[in-house]
Amino acid sequence: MSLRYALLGLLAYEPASGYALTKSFEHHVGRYAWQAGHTRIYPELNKLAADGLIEVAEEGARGRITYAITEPGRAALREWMMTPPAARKVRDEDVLRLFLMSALPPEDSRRLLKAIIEDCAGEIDELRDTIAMLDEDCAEAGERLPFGRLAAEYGLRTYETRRDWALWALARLESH
Amino acid sequence: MSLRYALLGLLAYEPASGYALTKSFEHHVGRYAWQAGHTRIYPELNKLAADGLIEVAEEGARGRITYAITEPGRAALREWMMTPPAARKVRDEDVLRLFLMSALPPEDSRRLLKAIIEDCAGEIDELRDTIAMLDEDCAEAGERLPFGRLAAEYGLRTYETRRDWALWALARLESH
DNA sequence: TGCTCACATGTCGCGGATGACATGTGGAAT
DNA sequence: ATTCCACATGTCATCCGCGACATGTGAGCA
Repeated sequence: MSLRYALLGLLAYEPASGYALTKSFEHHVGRYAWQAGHTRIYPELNKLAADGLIEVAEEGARGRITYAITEPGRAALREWMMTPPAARKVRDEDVLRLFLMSALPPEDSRRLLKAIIEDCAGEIDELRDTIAMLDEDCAEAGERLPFGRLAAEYGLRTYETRRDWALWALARLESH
Repeated sequence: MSLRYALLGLLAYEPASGYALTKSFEHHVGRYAWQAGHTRIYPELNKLAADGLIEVAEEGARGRITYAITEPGRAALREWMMTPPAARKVRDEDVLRLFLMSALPPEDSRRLLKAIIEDCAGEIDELRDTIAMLDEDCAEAGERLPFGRLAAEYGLRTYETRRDWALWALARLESH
């Protein structure tokens, strides 16, 4: 059911086509929060439209269909946002690998931790660039919703934390 | 496919029954890394056994079947651990809510951020207790695999980071 | 003018995930 | 002796997710 709300959330930010939404999932949403491919996105958009939570805002070139969120859609999104379930539910392959780390022989653990540290470094650099650009746009355009900014900051802090954890785990392994 | 390796990883730590594994998913694995219910776990265990990656170690009371990982199982797990895919794939409903935060009116955002901060505080307290107990056991038992310790530390740091981010986001909203 | 490639939306089959339903067992307390 | 509840494993229908396959379009470039 979460994909539904992921789409509503993106459309609450601004109207978009299925193609554009797919790109959003590829570039940010799917990397940090909720992955989805176009084969799920298009059917779900049709269902959302059938349910009246979104509507066709424009039909453009190459069959492009731009959707916009409706008032019932905003209400449904708000309802979902404000009532998180008691039980946490996560599926993150990367974190699973971290969790199972000690199943490996120490030498492999070390190699994997070093790879994680490098990977995080790349991610952090990328996010720092993104944030710099967002902040410039903000200063120039004067008015921009902080959607990307909050999310980017969250991503940045998450990867910094993961890198620091890996450094700590590595040190812990060495002092054995 | 990840459930397969989550199970192998847990069984690499120590032999366990499907029931015990289900509890692990409820209590730690499913909350931080990879969720799964018993309806998926039992069939997957049967498949793993059929593939020779695990084996029945003991059949106990009430139909309990205790499984242990085999050498091919360890090899398959190691193979998977050491070759992470290029593309990150995440599904985390909580993080999705953070991502979509700005879709809400500011007043709702504030309420949600405050709820997140409280929720994180509870999680952090719980994890601190867990870690204290793990460290005591270590000192007392002298010898214990660091599986739970690394994972708990990761969880703790993750929730501290999330709390700090929420505090930052709240301050950012106020200064608007 | 023609070519190419990103744009743009879709179906289909298979396997994974989930909630509802089903069934029986043994330890512990009353 | 009985009752209760956690223990323990399973099926089934339905939906979700993913990779493969399908189809057509317009902008830009040579």
